[in-house]
Amino acid sequence: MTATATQVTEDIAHPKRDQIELGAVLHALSDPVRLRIVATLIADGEHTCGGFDVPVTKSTCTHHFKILREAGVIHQRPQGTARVNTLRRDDLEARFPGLLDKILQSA
Amino acid sequence: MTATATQVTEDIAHPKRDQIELGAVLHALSDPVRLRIVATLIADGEHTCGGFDVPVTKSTCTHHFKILREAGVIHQRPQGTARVNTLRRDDLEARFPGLLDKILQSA
DNA sequence: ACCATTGTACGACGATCATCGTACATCTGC
DNA sequence: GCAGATGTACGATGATCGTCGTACAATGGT
Repeated sequence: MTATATQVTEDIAHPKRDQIELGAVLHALSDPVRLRIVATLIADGEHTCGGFDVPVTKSTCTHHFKILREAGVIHQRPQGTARVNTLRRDDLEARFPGLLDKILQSA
Repeated sequence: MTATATQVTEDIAHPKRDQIELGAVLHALSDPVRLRIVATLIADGEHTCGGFDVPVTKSTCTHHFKILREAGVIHQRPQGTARVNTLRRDDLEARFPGLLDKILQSA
């Protein structure tokens, strides 16, 4: 198909803090690929999607980033053709104090 | 079919402590029914399978208890036709210190 | 304007999940 | 021995999941 309209790339939808649900967070972090992504963000602060050492293809990565974003675990902002991922540490800490640290310690 | 052998009911297989995996625990607790079961065990100590107030049928309950047991979150011992469920608190604390408490605080 | 890079949408596939009803085994009280 | 209680195995269903390949859009460098 050909392009018909300019995509507004800075509007990546994220759930608000009070929309972040425990079940979705636990589900998001129960997958080894997503847990590795989150552990890398803890260590490095931020990464673009292509900057992770994960054993799956690009399209599967996109799938995993979508789940992490929709669960409210990560924040994504566009930077050229890339998307910069960061952990929503403050939001997660406010919602579930200490939980993320405990999960990462257990990993 | 008719009964052909006496079932050995005390041998309910549970994973050993070092076989308990973080991903399986997080997955087990990402479901609202299972989270409610675990929260009830925290509060009451132990319950038989039928002693939980959950919005699903008996066979679905059996399915959920199976997932919790196989993830190493609960221990089940037979008592007549019933099974008494308890949290494997010590095992989970040894494996993932503080994690269960944080999850339950967040629930 | 072209090219490379980045990431996504879409559709497909096989596996897993959560649900349920049914039939049955086991245990215990009577 | 029978009845009731408890819980499971089995099979079924529809939904979700994690995987991938392909085609494409958007961006920025040249």
